[in-house]
Amino acid sequence: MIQNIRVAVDAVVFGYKDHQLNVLLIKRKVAPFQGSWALPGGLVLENESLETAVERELQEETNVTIDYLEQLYSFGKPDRDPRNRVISVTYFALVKPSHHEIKADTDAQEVAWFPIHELPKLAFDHDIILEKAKTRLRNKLTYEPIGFDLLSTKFLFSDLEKLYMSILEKKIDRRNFRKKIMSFEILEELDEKVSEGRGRPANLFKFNKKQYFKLQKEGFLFDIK
Amino acid sequence: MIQNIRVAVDAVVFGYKDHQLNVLLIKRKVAPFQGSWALPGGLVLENESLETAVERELQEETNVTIDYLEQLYSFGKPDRDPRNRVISVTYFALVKPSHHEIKADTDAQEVAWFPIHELPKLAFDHDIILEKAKTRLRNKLTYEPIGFDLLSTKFLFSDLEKLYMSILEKKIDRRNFRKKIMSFEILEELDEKVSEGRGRPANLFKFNKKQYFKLQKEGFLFDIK
DNA sequence: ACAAAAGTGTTGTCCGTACACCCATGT
DNA sequence: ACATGGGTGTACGGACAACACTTTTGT
Repeated sequence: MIQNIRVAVDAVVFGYKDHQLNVLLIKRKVAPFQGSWALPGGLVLENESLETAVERELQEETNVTIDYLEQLYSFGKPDRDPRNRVISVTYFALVKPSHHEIKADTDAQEVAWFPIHELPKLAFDHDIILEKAKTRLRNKLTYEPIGFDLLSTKFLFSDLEKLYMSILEKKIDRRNFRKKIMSFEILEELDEKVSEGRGRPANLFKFNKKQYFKLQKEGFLFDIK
Repeated sequence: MIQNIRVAVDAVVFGYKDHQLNVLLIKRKVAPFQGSWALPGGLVLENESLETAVERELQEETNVTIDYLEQLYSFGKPDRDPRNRVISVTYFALVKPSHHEIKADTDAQEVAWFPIHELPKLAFDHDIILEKAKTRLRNKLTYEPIGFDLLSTKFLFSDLEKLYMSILEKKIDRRNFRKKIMSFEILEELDEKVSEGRGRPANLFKFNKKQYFKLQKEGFLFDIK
């Protein structure tokens, strides 16, 4: 008895946009679930690694290249795809939306960013996958500085704060948060101010990755409650 | 072009035995890596879930039934198996060694518990898988009470302490550790004492799972440094 | 002048950590 | 009586949480 199981990859791509957490979805061009929104992904080719497969599919379907990628979970219920048995190895990805122009192609009829609180019903078991990714994001945010992979290179402190509140779904004390982040000394304050229409203009910041790696090596722990 | 990829499951089974952390391994009966020690596992059947496949393989190869099981990671490098392309979905499992009699069968020539610091070179990429499992165990131990899945139902407080020291690879202050664990109120102190040959006899404890679930629902957090 | 967002310090509480002696048993 | 492991309390310091007013701009 020979196995007949296909292997696919799917990616949950997060980006921070319009002061909210967003997810990248494609509209399926083909059956099953034709016309439904779904996570970008597809079958793995014979000789490519799983990571390469994810990057290829994202490039093909959405024109996005990824800043941060890690494996999320593998889904393998025998009936999760109505056609054949398909195991999907899913990935968790972060991008800076302002750095990419999304564009549908191949299997995708359309690509779009969806705010995390305005999601459509997804194809297959993709709702479950997305839920798992949200949990991972929430946890990861507290012990690794991945927030910076979601923002533009230069960002407002208030956006970092909003990002944390949006993902952790709770209010954060502005003073305590700034104090904590600043104490890590991984932010560079730039000599640039930005006025967002009204209110006092705000300073721009940059994440200092080099300094972060240095501190990490010395045994420092990033940790935000 | 049709995909020809096999899907397997492999399990890293941890148990606490002889005051040390141990791993369950099998000696391979067949090529490749015939005679090498390896993680228990095998190909997924057409209509079983991944979890079922793990449980079946463990039952068949080692005669162990699992107390705690969770997915670890999926390994998919094109050349990780010299025969065909095989994706392995790996699992992380915990058992109470004293509750099971291990016994080799089917693909296994032999089964044995190996202390974590006396491991042989493993077949395939199983060394890497094991490394990943150790990291997971270390992390998980600090924020979930999984230690109790490794010990017997009734255990000595000192064994819990040794287990933590053995897995976290550091000294733990006896008084502070006991204070912390006790403050959670998830241990039941039994009216039984055990003498280990010499020294003052020690009290036996039981993990109160019901109480743990109750506290967890109320938003309490298990957290050990 | 007012509305809107940015920026900034102090204080109390709680938790983690460091640390040393007595107890109950076996030999 | 001595060796061995079991069991227990206190005091200090650092980190977290709570909390409100001033500054700079646009309209």
